[in-house]
Amino acid sequence: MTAKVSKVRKAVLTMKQIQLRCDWKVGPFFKPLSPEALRDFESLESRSFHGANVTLFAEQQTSSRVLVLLEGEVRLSMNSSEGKRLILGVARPGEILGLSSAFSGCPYEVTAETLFPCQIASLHRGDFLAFLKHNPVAYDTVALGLSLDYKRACERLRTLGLGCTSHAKLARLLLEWCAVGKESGQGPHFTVPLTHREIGECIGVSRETVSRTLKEFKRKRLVDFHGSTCVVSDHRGLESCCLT
Amino acid sequence: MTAKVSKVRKAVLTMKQIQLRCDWKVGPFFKPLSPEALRDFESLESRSFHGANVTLFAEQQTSSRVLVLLEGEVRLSMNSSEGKRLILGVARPGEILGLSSAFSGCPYEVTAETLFPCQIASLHRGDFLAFLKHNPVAYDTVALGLSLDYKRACERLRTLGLGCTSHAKLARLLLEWCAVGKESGQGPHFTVPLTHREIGECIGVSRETVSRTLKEFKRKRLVDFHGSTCVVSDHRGLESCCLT
DNA sequence: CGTTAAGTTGAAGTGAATCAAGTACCGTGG
DNA sequence: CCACGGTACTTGATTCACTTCAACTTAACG
Repeated sequence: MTAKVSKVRKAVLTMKQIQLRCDWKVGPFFKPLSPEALRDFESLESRSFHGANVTLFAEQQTSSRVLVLLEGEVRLSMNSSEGKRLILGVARPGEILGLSSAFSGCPYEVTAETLFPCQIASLHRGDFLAFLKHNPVAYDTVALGLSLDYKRACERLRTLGLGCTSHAKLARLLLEWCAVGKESGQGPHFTVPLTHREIGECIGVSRETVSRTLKEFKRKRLVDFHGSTCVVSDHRGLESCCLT
Repeated sequence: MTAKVSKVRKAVLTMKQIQLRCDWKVGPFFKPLSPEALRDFESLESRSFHGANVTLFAEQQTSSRVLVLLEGEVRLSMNSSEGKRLILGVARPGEILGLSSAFSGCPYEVTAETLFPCQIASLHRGDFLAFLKHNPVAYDTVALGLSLDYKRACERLRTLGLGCTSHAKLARLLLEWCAVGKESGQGPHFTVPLTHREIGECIGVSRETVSRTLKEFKRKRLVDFHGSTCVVSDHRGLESCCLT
């Protein structure tokens, strides 16, 4: 089972485009806005399209813009000077990027790179803050977005800091992904848009260890892979791996 | 050099009490509030005092309250079922605890325990959200607080996920603490209100490794300890440890 | 002054990284 | 159609940093 990720990364696009091009305004950020607020927003935003594997912004850069992801997927990661990488997660349409830095004025905490081609609406930091001042309704969504960023960071901290073995860490990660996946006949499933190397970079283990551990999980009939789709056959069993 | 932490944990209190009892309202949360807003807040809050080593709230609990730390210090940590602990940091007076959960409605992400005796103002989650609605000025402070929580989590993620060796991780942690410390004659210094075990729990290494690594740092004249005060004598040298 | 918690130091054991040598798969172009 | 290069994945052998265990010293506090 070699994950045909690069193939998938291209194929998925067309579907997503069809699915999202028309209804991005119903996302959590835009939904509560009044028509006037929406017009206000549109007058400030600038729209852009990007291909796959483009860096939108990098950690340490001073924050100048807030991005709203309308279409596509964006990988959020941290990079060390020696080339090591820690992947925090993948942002989906509707998410706001660079929120934390917009408020704190600090440089971006993470690096954002497009995984698939993306459509993005971006605002200058100052415009964004001014927009919020005029439309306090949006504060709630923004605070919620910030909470979720924090929550995800905590989730990752828990896997990295409390999972003693690599088995435990991988099991936790799979369960985390499983929680946002869908239910099917044989159990919950989800698609992993990441290679083994990238999975390893989510939990701080090597590519080889991911391969070996995944093999063992499959041997124990805890999970099963069909292409890049992962089916969790034994949720309970996977949970018990976390406690090791 | 055994850190006389428990002694310090009591001694510091009186100083802090004198220092903060009178002027807690100038903290970042209260400063921008109008007198009316302040009265509004005071009508909603309930004040409480706690001794050392009291659990204010625990992760997984459903969020019911937002706490404003007026006096004392609070340890924020995550705990695994097997008794392993990951310390995220120490909250200082003026900080708001439980913000993220208040917005998301999710259970608390972390456990908060008093390190020193504390004075705390707390609001029901609903009251807090209503207060914000009526006083949008406070949103900025709250968003900033949330940003800083996120930033700290990211900082910790960087040490845990990108620091390969225990030396690198400890060096990063010391530099992190150093950044919020004060300047003195021989270099920047700060006090560590944590034991070796707790320091280890910040970066996911064992007590013994902290002891050994600190010893080596002292041998290399990178840092120096006087009681529980740490002086960073060679900031550059410590930085170069992070790159290993 | 005895008890308890924290810190030190050495020796042994181990999980996972690293190294190395493969195989499988995809896209490209002859 | 098949040879080609590139990337991802697989799998075994070796190595090493850190944990664990154990014995000990030091400090704190009633």
